[in-house]
Amino acid sequence: MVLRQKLLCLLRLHPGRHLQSFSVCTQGHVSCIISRFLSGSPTAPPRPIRSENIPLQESLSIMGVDLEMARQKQPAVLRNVLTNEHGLAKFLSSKGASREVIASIISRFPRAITRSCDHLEERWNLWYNVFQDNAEIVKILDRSPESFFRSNNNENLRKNILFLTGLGITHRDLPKLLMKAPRVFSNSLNLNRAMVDLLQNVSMSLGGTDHEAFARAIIFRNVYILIRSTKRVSANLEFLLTALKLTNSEALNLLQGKGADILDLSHGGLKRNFENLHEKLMSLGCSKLEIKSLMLNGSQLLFISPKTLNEKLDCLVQGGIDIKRILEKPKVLDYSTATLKQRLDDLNSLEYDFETHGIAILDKSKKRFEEKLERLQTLGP
DNA sequence: AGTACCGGGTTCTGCCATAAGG
DNA sequence: CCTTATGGCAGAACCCGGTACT
Repeated sequence: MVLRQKLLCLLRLHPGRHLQSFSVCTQGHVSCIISRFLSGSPTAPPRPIRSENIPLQESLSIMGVDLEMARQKQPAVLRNVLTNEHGLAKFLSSKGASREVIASIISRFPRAITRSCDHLEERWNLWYNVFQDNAEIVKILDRSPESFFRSNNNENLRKNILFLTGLGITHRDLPKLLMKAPRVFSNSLNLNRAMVDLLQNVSMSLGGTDHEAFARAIIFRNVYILIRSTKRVSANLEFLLTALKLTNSEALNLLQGKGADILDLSHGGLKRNFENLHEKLMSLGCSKLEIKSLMLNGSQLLFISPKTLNEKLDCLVQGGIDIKRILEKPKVLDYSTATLKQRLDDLNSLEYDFETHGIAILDKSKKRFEEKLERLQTLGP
């Protein structure tokens, strides 16, 4: 392989250096040397070759990159002739990323090695302006390399940040948004704008007064909204409005409040959960009105899968709880079936009267529940 | 002292399809 | 044709405790 020969030739020109030393050398010399060599060489191929770049592979291998994984994810990157893996490694290392983290980042998102040092510097600074904390950024990159590296459009990133702050998302809230949903940074400005437009239009059609504040409230309560498709969000909105027959003000309140994250559910999932909940409650003798009020107050219920939800309801009903008590205190459905079952057993053994006292006792932290249980045991029911 | 109300924390990436660009 | 950039999707609860009120 021609490239291999070139590399070996280079190594001969630098007799003090051998491959082993590169694994600890994060100076980017190898690719810089190769790049310089290739660009200055009259024999450099005019266009990228089709086969994999062997020296690149060796160099990645030495850095601890999982080549098999990289090949599977982005095979084209391994055919690249001009790459910046050492520049990248040096850069990330200077920001506090360990060798393992760097290798893992490249393994999972190989295209990272095609970003230039200038690009990296600029992009990092844009992120840094938001977080003011290199370690935090490293953590996000380790969690989701793709979020940082998928786009090389720094201008778009700059515009996104301006757009979000212009929306009234404060400098205090922006880090939270981007820490949790870093992909928002890499969305095109138009995509983010489209979602905000959608939300503002919803506010408008529901007769809201401050459309910008409405959009902001939803984004703040549901930081993932901007990485959803407008298709999904509008389908869910439409479904909720018609399925629950919400009035305008009910809808505005629900969406800006507890219901903001319902919009996240996959459309099929929302329908499935809703329909199951509806059917189950009807079979337990609830009226449509009761069901609606339940969903407005305890909208988290729509996140629970049919299987889990039915188990919980069955568990409560079999434990002697009247469905009306559950409607009064839907928050008990937040707790796992196992916890509910345990608590019901504990309370039933003390002959606790749920009809008189309600079921609020089930909705307590472990510590508070145990304290309460102890009191009941000493005082008697 | 005990309870009700309420909001917060956790973490949501990694893969695929397609458009865009060269 | 190739690679890269971008959009979009699936998956699916549980628990804690501050604070105001009684």
